[in-house]
Amino acid sequence: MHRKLNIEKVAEYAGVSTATVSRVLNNYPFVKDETRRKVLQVIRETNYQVNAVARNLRRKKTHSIGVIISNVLSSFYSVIAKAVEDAAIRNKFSTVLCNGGDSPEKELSYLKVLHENRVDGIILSPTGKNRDYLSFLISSGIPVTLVDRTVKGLQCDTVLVNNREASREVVRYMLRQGYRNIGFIAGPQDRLTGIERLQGYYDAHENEGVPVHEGLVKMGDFLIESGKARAIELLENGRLDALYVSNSDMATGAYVAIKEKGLRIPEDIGFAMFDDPDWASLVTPGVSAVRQPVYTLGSTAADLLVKRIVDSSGAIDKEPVKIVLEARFIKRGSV
Amino acid sequence: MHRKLNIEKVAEYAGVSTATVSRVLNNYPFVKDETRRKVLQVIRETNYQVNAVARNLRRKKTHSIGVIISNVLSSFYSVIAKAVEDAAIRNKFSTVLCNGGDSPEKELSYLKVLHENRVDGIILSPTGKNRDYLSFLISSGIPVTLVDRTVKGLQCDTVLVNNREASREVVRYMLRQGYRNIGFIAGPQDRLTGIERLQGYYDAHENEGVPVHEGLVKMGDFLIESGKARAIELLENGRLDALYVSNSDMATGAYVAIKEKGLRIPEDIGFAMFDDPDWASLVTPGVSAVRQPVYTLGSTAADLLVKRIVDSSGAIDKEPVKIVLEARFIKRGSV
DNA sequence: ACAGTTGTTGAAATCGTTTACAATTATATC
DNA sequence: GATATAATTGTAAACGATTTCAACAACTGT
Repeated sequence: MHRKLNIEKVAEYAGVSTATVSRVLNNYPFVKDETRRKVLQVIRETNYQVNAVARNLRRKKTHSIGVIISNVLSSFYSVIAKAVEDAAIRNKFSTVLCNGGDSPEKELSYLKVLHENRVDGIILSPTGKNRDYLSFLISSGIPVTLVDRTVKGLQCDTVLVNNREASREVVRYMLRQGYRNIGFIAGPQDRLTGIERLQGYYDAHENEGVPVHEGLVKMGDFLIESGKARAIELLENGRLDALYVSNSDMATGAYVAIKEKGLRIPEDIGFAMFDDPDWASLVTPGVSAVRQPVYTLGSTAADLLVKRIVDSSGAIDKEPVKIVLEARFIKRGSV
Repeated sequence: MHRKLNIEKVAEYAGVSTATVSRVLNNYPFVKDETRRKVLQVIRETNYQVNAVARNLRRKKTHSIGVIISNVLSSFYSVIAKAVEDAAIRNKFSTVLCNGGDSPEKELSYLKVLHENRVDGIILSPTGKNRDYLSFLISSGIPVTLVDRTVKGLQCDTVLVNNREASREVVRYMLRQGYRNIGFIAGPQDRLTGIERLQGYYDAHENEGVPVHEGLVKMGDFLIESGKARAIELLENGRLDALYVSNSDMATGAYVAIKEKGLRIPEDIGFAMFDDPDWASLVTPGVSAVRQPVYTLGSTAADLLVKRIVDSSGAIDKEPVKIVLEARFIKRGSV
């Protein structure tokens, strides 16, 4: 149980200076082979590991990026987290993962923690509320990349999915199948994804010249319970002939509501959703769904961020980049 | 774009010494109110954030714990990750999450990274292969807590689920329902969970005095594809009257195989699984399943680890603790 | 033998905090 | 008013690495 094993001890055991040990650690080319061997041997024998804290302090780089997403438990965000981590590793960065939980206060506090820890960059699925602090971070040299959502008026790289277009495609398909009273459970209207998916619903009706009847659109909060509750409300409506739900969690709740009411899909009611969870293809018939390029979302964001981190050392800051990815509508038997 | 804003600048602007600023930052009691106000004002105006890297170096504590799990994408491990993070926050620790991917080499490399970064403790769902390095970490003062699996001969805190007992309960129930040819898709036999769940299958047969017929047990690797493949093999066996799968991913594959073969559950074949994913209760009929106390697994491990970290500062190292949690069998219509 | 390379090393400054210790000032006690 | 005590501050030494700079040795070509 050795206490303090540091570069100085290693240097002492190897009979060299700390500078030389450091050079060996960092593969500096001009070290005599014999010296290098001696040092490496001591390192192996003692199980010495550099103190990255000290190294980061001196280098003023941590080679790490912070990731703030709303919830690792959601499959959407966990895939993003995984994609970012993979991309980070590919670029020899490590990641610090934070669960922002869609709360602006938690988001701000995590931004501060990441700033304190001097991460080299941040990937964020923003609540939209902390523009000032974000803009301060960016201006003080910590690049930020937004995924899946935006912050109004913030100048930074952004990677989004074309929610509006994908949503329009689903509803257009349903309308062309002959459905005329498509209930829609929307997401929160203070979030880009919520707004755009609803907008797509309206777009399709307009394009096809079909009026949207009163009471067919209900507001949810993207969580299971609200999906079930809003679905029950909609199912009261006698003329409802199909239901389209704007994310997978609410769809889970809505699906349960439909089953509990004893309705058959698609005979009694058509069903479709945004997002494509495992169970959508397992139930019979399969549920038609929009599959987002989630992994690509995360890896694109990470690559963008890493590029900016590396470039920023080289001074010139480039214009913010905005990338919009397309989602794919997968037709199954439910509609 | 201010360059270097450090404690020294803050001290200069506030007209005090760095020591005083540090005292304000750390809520040291003996600072004159007026001084404190002045310093806090400068901090607010400049958006100053302590450099945690420097602080950690000086304090020789990072107040962070490393978590190595095999895969954030699996719902099992992502729940553990969330539980650990929640517990960490509760105790004012932060977490560093690593995806070990069940590879011993990756595990070792992450252990080294966490060591380099001087995390105060590590939570690990081990592959079982790096005993020596783990034991070195522990002896050099970094406590380790194992979750869900163990490492033979390693002295450290461990939190497990009673896989064997839960598995036995499932199979006993199936046997008592009258099934006599229960196919079993086992997990890898180099992993505790794989071994114990299989053991429970045998236990139940022995207890009930029912022989296990040749070829009813197939070895899988806990992934979707192998579940489907092994299920197809088993379904060739004419007398198979039920299928019990040892984790949810393989069960997903097996379920698809059953459906594709046109078999009805439970009329043609009984079905049950270890783990309780969302879809188990959504399909009709619902699939009987073992629900593990996953969140508790993670939070217990984290609490244990934090306690040991805090205690270890107080010198005396206590005996390793081993906690075994019970899982619950949820009966639905599939068996 | 000399100057000019090239390869190899070490001494010491530095990164941004915390903290032991000393120094100073304010308050209380007699 | 002198002295003891408590509150408040500053100085400077850590923490453990990297990196600049200079020094030295061993070659090279003349």
